[in-house]
Amino acid sequence: MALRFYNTLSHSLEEFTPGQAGEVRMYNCGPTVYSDPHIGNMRSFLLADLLRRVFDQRGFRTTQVMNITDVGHLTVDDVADAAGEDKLEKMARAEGIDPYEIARRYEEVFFENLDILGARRAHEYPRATEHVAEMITMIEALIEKGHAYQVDGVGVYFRVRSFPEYGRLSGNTLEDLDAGARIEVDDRKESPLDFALWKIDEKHLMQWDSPFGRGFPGWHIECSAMSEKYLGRTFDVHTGGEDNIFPHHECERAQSLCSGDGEFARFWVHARHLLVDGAKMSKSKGSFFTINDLLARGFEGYEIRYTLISPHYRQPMNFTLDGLEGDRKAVARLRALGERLRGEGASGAPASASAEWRERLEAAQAQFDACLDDDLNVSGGLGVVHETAKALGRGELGPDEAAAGLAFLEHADAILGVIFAESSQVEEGLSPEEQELLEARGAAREARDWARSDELRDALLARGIVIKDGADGVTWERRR
RNA sequence: GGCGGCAUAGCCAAGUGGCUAAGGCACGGGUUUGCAAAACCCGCAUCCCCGGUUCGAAUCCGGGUGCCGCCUCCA
Repeated sequence: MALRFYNTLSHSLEEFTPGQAGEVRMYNCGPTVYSDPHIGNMRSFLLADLLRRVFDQRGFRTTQVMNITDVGHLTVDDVADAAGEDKLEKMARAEGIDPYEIARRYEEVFFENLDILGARRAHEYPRATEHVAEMITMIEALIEKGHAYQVDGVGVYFRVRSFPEYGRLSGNTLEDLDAGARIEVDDRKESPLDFALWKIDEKHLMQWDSPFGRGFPGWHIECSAMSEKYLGRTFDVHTGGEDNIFPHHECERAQSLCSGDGEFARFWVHARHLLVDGAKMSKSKGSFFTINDLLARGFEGYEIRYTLISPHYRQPMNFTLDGLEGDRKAVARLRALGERLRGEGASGAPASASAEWRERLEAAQAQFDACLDDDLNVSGGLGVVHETAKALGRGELGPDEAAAGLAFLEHADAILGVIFAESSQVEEGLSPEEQELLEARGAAREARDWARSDELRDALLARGIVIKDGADGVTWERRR
């Protein structure tokens, strides 16, 4: 089946064909590095990763670029507002730490989180602060072509009326937008719809010199300038969260299309927001989770990844801790099977597996691929994986069948990234005391003193250690 | 007010005109185990309501109800 995605621009499912055969160029709206990434942010970045992995697996030469928004759209006032809840920003203000340091610090957290969730690294992560020159060039081009105008001492605005297509992406029309526009404080704009390309505001923490005065770039211009620099004016896929559709991406299109020739992004893929316990994430309701929060609760990166990618990306996903807990078990079963097959299939050859198994696994793989090709239907694909895993788990497999089964799991996991992903938790060993308890229990079992044995097992459980008596010895696992 | 989306079992979630409506979690029963844990097996829904189109609809159309997102810097 051909690849197809829902293209926000056409508001319909479209067959995906890259502009240049065999090559995909993709731009992802990345993080704003002024706080720890939360699960919603990561869901959007994982959508980008899923696309990346599908493109890779289908044999495209993929170039992926994700921007780092480190320009402070943060004024001195904002810092003051945020001071109550953000330690680092408070510190920054109190101790006069450079905002760049804060940005770098959060950028690091972002990359750590990305790795822990098993996202493949993009090919470029351009920082907005390092591309101000490109932005200025683009703004100058827009002014020259009559698509932007300068207001002395205020900044530069994009003239929305000069771009009749404005609204196409978000499904708005200029008339509707005009009618619904909120009252503008600054009437020096020609139209309330016009948006800033360059702003002059002394309170802003980051400032650059420009032909329009010392100030800072508008939010949208960074993506237009950086995508063009790294991917060219026309590229294949642009992703982001649904809230980016308007105004951010609408404005990006306007800027890019008006500043030069050629198409801009051909496919726009947007992730719906996630809810927590059925409602918008909220700090006051205690339903605001960063990736680090979940890691601190002892969840593995691949467990979080599984939860975030399993519902369809265009479906408003409902995140719950109970759901994550449940998914952890589902992943654990797949991982246990994967580990088992790696042992049993070590010496086998998939091609020599029985015809029955070969057919079954080929069919499963074809079905899995078809699901992913069809607008990234991960849930459907997971269904196939679980079904097949169940069959593999019950079957008496020879080495060849095990190897074939393993090959299937590895194929699926090239997209899913959860079955063979490494643990992100630091596995603590047993303390001497715990070790003693474990050995004492072993001795009690040896003596068939079951009461004493169970007592010791409970004692270990109270310390978060789960005991498993297997055929070939006792193993333990730390749990929360 | 404008634009858009969603309603499938206790919970999460696929399915977009046609075999017995995927899968996961939970739950019940069982195999195994000293007992557990883990693993494995078995069971578990007619798809928000009303009307229509059709030989046939969870899937298409109309109406209703409920929930949600966006509307200038929140993925």
